[in-house]
Amino acid sequence: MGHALNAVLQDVLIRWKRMSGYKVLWLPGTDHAGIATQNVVEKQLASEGLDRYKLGREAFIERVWKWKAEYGGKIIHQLKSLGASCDWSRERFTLDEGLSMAVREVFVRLYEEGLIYRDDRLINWCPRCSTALSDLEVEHEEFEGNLAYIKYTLSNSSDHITVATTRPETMLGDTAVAVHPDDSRYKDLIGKSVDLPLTKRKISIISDNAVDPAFGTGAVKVTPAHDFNDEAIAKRHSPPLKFITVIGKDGRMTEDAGNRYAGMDRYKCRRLVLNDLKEQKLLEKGEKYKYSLSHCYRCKTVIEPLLTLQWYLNVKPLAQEAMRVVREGKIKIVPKVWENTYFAWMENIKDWCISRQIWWGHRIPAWYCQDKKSEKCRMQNGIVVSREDPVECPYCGSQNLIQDEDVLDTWFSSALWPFSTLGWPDKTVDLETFYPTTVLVTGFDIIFFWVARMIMMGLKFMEDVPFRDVYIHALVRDIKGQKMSKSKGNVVDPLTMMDRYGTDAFRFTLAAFAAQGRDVKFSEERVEGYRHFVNKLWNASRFIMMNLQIVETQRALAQGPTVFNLSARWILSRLAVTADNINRALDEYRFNDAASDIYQFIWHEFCDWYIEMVKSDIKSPEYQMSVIECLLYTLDASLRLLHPFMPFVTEEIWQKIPHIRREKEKIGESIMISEYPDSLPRDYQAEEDMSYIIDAVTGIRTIRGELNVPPSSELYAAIKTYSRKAEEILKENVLYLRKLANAGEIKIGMDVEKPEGSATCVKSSMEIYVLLKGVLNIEAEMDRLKKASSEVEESISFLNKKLNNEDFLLRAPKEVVDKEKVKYEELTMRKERITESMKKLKEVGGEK
RNA sequence: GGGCGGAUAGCUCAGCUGGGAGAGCGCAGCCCUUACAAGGCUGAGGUCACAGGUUCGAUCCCUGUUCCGCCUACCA
Repeated sequence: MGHALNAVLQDVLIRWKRMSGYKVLWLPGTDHAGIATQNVVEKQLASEGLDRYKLGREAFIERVWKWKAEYGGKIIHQLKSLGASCDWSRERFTLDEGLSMAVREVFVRLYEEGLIYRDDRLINWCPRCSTALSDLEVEHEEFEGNLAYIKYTLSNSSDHITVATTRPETMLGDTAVAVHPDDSRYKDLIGKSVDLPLTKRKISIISDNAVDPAFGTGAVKVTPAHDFNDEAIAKRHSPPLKFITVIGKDGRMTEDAGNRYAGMDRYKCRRLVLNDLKEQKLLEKGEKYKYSLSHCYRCKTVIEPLLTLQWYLNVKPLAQEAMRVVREGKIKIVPKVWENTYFAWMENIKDWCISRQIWWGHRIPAWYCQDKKSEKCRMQNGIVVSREDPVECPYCGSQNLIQDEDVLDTWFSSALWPFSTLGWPDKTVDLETFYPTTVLVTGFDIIFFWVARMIMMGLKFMEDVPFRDVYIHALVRDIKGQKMSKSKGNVVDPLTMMDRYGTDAFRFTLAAFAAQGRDVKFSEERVEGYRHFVNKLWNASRFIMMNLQIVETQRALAQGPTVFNLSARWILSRLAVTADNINRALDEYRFNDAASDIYQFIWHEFCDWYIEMVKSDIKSPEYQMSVIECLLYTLDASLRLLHPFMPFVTEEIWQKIPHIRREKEKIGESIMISEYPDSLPRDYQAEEDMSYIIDAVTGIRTIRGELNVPPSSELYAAIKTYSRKAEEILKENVLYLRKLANAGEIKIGMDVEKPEGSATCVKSSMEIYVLLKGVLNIEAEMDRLKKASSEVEESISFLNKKLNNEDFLLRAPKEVVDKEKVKYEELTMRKERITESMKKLKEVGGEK
């Protein structure tokens, strides 16, 4: 669903810009998802009783390619099903030849500059995936565990010092006990030693400022090879503490853990160690304790910090530049709140571990000379990093070279995407044309993984930003607001939704939900609702097509500019407003606003008002031509406005209707490349005039609705207008009133008197009477008027309070005060009219 | 531990730079009116989480509180 939302938003932008006359490129592709993909294939192998080592590197990779050919197309298929209008001829994959070349070039250059280096230090290790992970690839989760208090006996003494730990099994690798230097309880013990329980190894008691005297016992066991804190303590201690690795890469205890424990799973060992300590009466106590555990982001296995030799990228210098471009506005992050997140991470960025001990990925272009025959070679540590596979060692000529077994973090190649896909390192026309790109649309979960790294690499190698805007969309959650995940079983499959409700409805739902800065709680009901919208559009089109008499239409089209009547001028003006709003909304990535604008216009203005009005025009010879032209034009423009959201149904309808060219608009063979409506002329007069008609119609309808007069019974109405203008407009358009309000005769004029036995509705520009000969329910009508009256009264008293407040009159802006005064006068007048009506009604009632 | 976001109609959510709050669905009433009952018309529903403050005026700005959600972090 996340991908679907992502794709839909991009496609909306792409289609909109393409129709707006831009040369657009949306380059599709996928990364090789190293760890995840390798995991899937390894699982397959396991079910066949095989593993990758039995298969061997080459055969395994072949196997993954086969899997990729079969399943990798799925994402692309989904994208296509969604209607993503990518340039499919340019589809790329991070392991493509060209992209792999870019990866190599980047690696070698960074190595030559000294930014890439190799180091032996503690790293997050996933025992299940059997690889190192970067800090980002580790998820932290709160966990209710146990804090064990263990007595460490002082050497040559019966006294002991107690340490607390959540990981008792690591005590086998302890090489010190640390206390705070100022802790009076332990001051005298610093420099003394203890006999490490179970192993009897002597380790010393040291001091370190990082120890919190208030926590636990104030004494900490130090296991440099299995804890990041302890590693730091060990390294800053003089002389540095020893590192003893007691847990291996497979999550089992090593030889160094001692015979009793070697080969044992780390958790099994934990239980045994606790048991052994208990037997020796060295376990003081255990208490419940909440702490956070690190998990592998791919398989959720608990991470083991391990001492290994890995490749690192020093990103600090790159991060400096990457922060600068955002600070200077060269890259705009939308919504802006994410900038803080971006900066916070960048400022504290740590070196990036880029090597992975898996096979599926870009193999690290480093070779190790086995002979180191020359001094120069020894100086280089026998490491050869090269763009081309070397046949011999460039330093000593030895042919005994072995390539590094590891591959690069997938994100390393993804970071190059904006330029590697356009042909870099060659200087291509594509790079010239499309780099820097315009916008990156993505979820916030990969700001660090991907966005930040693309910015760093883009700046480093292209010397320019990779994109100007970064639009961060929300996460799609389930109806309860939970993250969708396979394990929770709350995943909704986009293809199912498309199948069930249609792709257009599905797309529209995602866009309509995509309010900035808020998660999308996906609701199937909403999709269903938008399917109704598709249906509405379809039916409206059907109505228009039904009324198209080909010959006459052709005549209409040939006629050129037509004189439109009020309703036509009104809808065209509303269209202009809508187009304007949509363009502005899309420009600011307010997808939900754009979606609701077009929805509102098509359904409630075009269908509910205009098409209904047209029904009385369409038969009149006088207006027929211009009505058809206006209908067609508005439909055409509506389809174009809607097209980025609902590409399929709009194209389908668009292909079937005749098109009317207006001004300099371009009409192509597909709606995709027709012109997006923008900067259409507004007609303020039409909008104002139309408001009289709307007032009159809604006034009559309200009475009808509230007094439960069935639509089957025709009404007789009279309207007393307050202005000559209103009278004129209503009289000219009386046919509309009759049609829309289902009224028979309607008397209109400034001198109209309220007919006896009629219900009243008071508007600001007119008074509407509906004659209910003999059937008027006096009580019901009285209730209506009372309600209207009290509503108006309430407003008046509110305004009264405001206008009597001297502070308000004095300090509020003059426009506001004037506005309130006008409002007040208007309301007072209405109040009078309503009171008048009530009085008359009482008289009638009395007579009865 | 630090940071961020949310709390608005029965439900899901809009609400731009402060001037008496809106949509969709649901609900109620009247309707199969010749594009559409997957529809039309009308209506009922909100002390905008709580407490203070700024202001002539606060859903909106500031402070605090409560309840959710997320990100981040080397307290055993």
